[in-house]
Amino acid sequence: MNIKDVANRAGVSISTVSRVINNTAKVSEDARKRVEAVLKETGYRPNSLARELQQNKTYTIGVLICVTELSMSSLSQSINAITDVLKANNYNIMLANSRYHADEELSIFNTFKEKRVDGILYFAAGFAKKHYAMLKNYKIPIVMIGQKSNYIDMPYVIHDDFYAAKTATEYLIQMGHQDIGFIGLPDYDEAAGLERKKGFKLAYEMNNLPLNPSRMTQGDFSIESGYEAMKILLKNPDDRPTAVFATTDFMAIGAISCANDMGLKVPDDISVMGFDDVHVAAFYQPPLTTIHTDTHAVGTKAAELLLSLMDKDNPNKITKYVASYSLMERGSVRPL
Amino acid sequence: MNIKDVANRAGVSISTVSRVINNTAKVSEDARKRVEAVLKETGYRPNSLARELQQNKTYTIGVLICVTELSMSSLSQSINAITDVLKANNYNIMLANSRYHADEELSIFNTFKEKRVDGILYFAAGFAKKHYAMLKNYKIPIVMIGQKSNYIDMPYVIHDDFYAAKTATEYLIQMGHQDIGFIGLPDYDEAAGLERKKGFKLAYEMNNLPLNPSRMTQGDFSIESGYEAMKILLKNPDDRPTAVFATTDFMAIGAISCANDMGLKVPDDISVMGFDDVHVAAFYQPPLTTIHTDTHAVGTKAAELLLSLMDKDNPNKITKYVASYSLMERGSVRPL
DNA sequence: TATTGACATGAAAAGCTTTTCACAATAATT
DNA sequence: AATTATTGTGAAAAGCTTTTCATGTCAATA
Repeated sequence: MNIKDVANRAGVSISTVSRVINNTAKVSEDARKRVEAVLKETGYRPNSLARELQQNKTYTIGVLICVTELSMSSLSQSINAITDVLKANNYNIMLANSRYHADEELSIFNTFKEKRVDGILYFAAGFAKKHYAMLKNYKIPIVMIGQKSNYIDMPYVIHDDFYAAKTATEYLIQMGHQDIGFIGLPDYDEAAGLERKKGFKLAYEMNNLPLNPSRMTQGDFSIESGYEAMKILLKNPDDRPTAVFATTDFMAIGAISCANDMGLKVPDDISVMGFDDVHVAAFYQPPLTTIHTDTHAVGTKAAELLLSLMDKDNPNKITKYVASYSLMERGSVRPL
Repeated sequence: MNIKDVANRAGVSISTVSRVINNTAKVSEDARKRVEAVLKETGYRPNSLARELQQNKTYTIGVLICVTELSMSSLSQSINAITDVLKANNYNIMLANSRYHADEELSIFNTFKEKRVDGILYFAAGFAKKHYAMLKNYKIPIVMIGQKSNYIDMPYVIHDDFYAAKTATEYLIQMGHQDIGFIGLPDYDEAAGLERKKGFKLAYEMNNLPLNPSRMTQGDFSIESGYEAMKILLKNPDDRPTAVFATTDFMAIGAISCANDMGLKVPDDISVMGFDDVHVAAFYQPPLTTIHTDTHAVGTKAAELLLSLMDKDNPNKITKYVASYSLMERGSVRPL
């Protein structure tokens, strides 16, 4: 069943059917009715492949994320916001997850190009040199989310990772903690994790506290990695930090879980601070004190930014946006 | 840049370029080398729209899910498994989320049809009459995940919701609980939530326990709804159940959070049982006693099943699969 | 030497739309 | 009444592949 069949049945030409479907030009009342009847009767749906091929536009946006598991990420709210904005502008979404495989990411970029997506929303987690070569003359508009690149000038929407981490650390210090364990993320060049670590260090420095290398641990976003990092921080019963700053809520949850297993109560025996304010954070026991990031705004802005980028008629393009954050005081940190 | 340009540059015909790209017929060493050089030099990628149009096959599978937020669902593992299987068979995924809007679901089915996906994986949450009319002669192969339909004969992969819920309830009864609060899901015809409720009821009945209507509450998958339901169950300090069966881990988390806010400790003062075994369940405080569902198997089987359905040469098609489950005894339930 | 077969290659059709252009018929103007 | 403008319509091109079919070349056979 194609447009030709519809045309034959309705006794009109292909062009007329197209005009009725897309409401792109005047059609006589008579012809319109006949076409609409056939449309309804047959349930015909135009083949978007043909349409997109001819219009050279797919109305599809590729969204590339990088998480081990959908449920373990802080970006689901952003994705909801993106969906809302794009849907309102008649765009579809093609979601792909690289799951931390750099090669997979490259392959997804290739697929996006082959599928002719109109634009890409790229939740980057450690933009690598490899990507630079490919993206340099990629042609399709891309908005980076969650990090910016120094190698390539690309529009971005990010959280204020650096200052938020600094704020979190200062808060712990204000609460009297002078010995803070740190659970960081892999030090990918340019990635959010590195910014958070820098923020932590600066706050430490500005308060004239000595940075103790044995307090610096590393995870990989996952609960399990937070658990393992905490194990290291609590290894020596005689030499433990009084607070821990986990740069991810899920790692904070892992850390608290570990503390519990080792007979330590949070926050009575040790304080734990998170980052992200994921949905369960407020309902955890104890409720997580954390940095609330405006994931909704990030998603919305990123989508809007991409839309404006794709709109050739729009001369004034915003290309960078840094989202706001706030500190949520809940139950996992106590004054020393 | 299209195949014609490549052909011109390499001094061969379009057909030859196509043959080199797809390795579909013998090409002389000389021509192949010239084409490959141009390919590399230009970074040309064939336009899949044209290819798919001509082959009448898109190598794309539509995955329709229905969750309020990606992070709040128990299906992320299934989606990972699906990705693995489909990727291995060279299929792409188009993920769409209806977010519990029945109309949106219909519109997604339309989009899938227009985009000419080769098959659909449908995480159903309350298959409605509306859908029946549309799906009856939809033509594209669909595998339902998470529920089966009585109205329409459609291949499905499901969890054993009924027996799992029965097992969970029997476990609570074995532990000495005779007054169990129930936090269910909307009673959509055919949905998993209803099966779980039936399982609960049967276990109650078989143990000759009287079903108390005031103990039957309802949520909507979300943490918040579990919290609210628990509020109702704990309203009267003199008349409280000794255990609560929440048919979703996230609702269980909400319930425990509520109990805490009301000064009740879990499991000391009240036991709470979950369902799903989401990732955080094991790391919650207390660690959640729950039904572990084999989400990985569900995803794998569903994808395999769809693949076999799409393969016209394959005569023996499995069309139904019920996944195994197990009970995870952790810390949120104690013997009375 | 003449014939057959294998092989590499190119021209052209097919897949389904949208859109431009031209044409005819009607309505409006002078 | 004659010309111009408007309107609705259809034919055909364009968008980019894959694939079939025919052709020409060369090697192998009779």
